[in-house]
Amino acid sequence: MTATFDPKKNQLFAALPDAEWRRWLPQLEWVNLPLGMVLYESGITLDHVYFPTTAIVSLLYVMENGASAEIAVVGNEGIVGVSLFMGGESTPSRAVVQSAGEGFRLRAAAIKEEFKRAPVLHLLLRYTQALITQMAQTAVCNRHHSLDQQLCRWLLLSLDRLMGYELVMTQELIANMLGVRREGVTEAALKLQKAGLIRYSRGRITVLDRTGLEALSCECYAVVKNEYDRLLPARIAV
Amino acid sequence: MTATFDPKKNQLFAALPDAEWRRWLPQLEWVNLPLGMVLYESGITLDHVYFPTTAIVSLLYVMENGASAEIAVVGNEGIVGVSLFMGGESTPSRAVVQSAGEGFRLRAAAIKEEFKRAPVLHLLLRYTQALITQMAQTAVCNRHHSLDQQLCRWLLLSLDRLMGYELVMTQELIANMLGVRREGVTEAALKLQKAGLIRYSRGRITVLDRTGLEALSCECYAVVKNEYDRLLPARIAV
DNA sequence: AAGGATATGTTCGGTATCGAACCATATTTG
DNA sequence: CAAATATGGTTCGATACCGAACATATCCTT
Repeated sequence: MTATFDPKKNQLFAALPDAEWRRWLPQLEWVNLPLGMVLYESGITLDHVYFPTTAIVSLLYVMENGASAEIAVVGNEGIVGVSLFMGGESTPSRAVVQSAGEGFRLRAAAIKEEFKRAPVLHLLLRYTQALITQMAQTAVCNRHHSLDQQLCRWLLLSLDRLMGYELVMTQELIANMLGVRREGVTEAALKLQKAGLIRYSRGRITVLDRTGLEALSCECYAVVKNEYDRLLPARIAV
Repeated sequence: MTATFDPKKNQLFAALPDAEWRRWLPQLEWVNLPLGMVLYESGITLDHVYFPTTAIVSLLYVMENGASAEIAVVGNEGIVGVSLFMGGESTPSRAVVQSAGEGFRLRAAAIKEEFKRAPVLHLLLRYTQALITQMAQTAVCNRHHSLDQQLCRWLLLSLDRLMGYELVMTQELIANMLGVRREGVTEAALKLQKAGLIRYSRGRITVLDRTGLEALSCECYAVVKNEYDRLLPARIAV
């Protein structure tokens, strides 16, 4: 059980030099991140940044009419709440736990303090640039690619942020993330299942053939993955 | 003529404290930015950052099959090449001049040097966060809104980055930016013209009724504009 | 003035996704 | 155990956008 309390499961923590790390550790607060928990709300000033270890968090924009679209996904490779050190304190998006798990958090004042130190700054900005790429590619994918392709991309991005080959996630939830109808996800998922790439039932999806998914996915997945690998070389290869 | 050489037409320069500004000025190089000029290419290490004054630059992703989609637009409110100080040195996107004009540029080494100084850092990061919002909203818009709405948003965003109410831009070019067919832009533009909101002919678009455009646009325009205003309060109100 | 190039308008059939309604099964709750 | 709920599957017509082909109009060059 104590292993789950290891902050270094977050790859940014893992990449910190030892001296830096010792300064951070006492300020970290362990947090449980149950499905659906809202880490921050559109326009609200954040008071913590979150470092997921086993959870996945979706950054999504919720429209006036209630429809939503995911603009990025954050797992143990990253941070939820970059606007705190970017200087804006808030953003128009909402952060929701998409896959239950755990993580750590740091008070706003503490992260801002840390940010002023050059070595850490460098790391955090490189991560933020990777996040920017993910958002940009989400825009492209939404414009040009089929729902089938987008589902593959989404599954792969989620998989990269978890260990193992199973995700706990209903089709309804996926539809919210992708900003499409649930029925559309059902049809796309059926195709993948019939092709033997995944198996699923009532909120549990098992990926059987990762390579097959990558082949069916659009280029967007690879672009994002390559950029994360390039910008954050110390991260655990997936 | 000398007025066009005023770097302070770029709002980030304008927002600099005088002491900072005096250090920057001698390093700035004036550049002409003709339509179609490529400021940087996907994956290529940048050697300058650009500060448009009268030009508009599109950040777009070009897919393997050649199709493209704009992920953000940068005018005199911002910077082209944030990856230089974010630490990545390059990005998967391409920067192309969308509306001819002028600007200034700074060598990579110089911007990195400046970035280490705290006051400037703050400004640049706040701008970058605004840019992130624009990208995120582009993703949302691509997912949820009609071509008509997107055209309105695009016209308004471009207008905000120019003076006056005219843009020099063919429908073909707009189609490339939005990642749709030229015919689709023609139909949408016709509707706007028939509604008396714009008038155009062979690459010149005149906006007749800005408020009308805002009414027809989706919420995405307002979200982006509000966020720029919030994060960069010193910028010229439009 | 003629001819070519550029920009815009129109049409038609095809397709992916939508919106809505409904059903079937599995799981949870009382 | 029965009822309620959650999840996934199916169908149908509507629609927005695509791909392609072609027509028209304006500007530029010579």
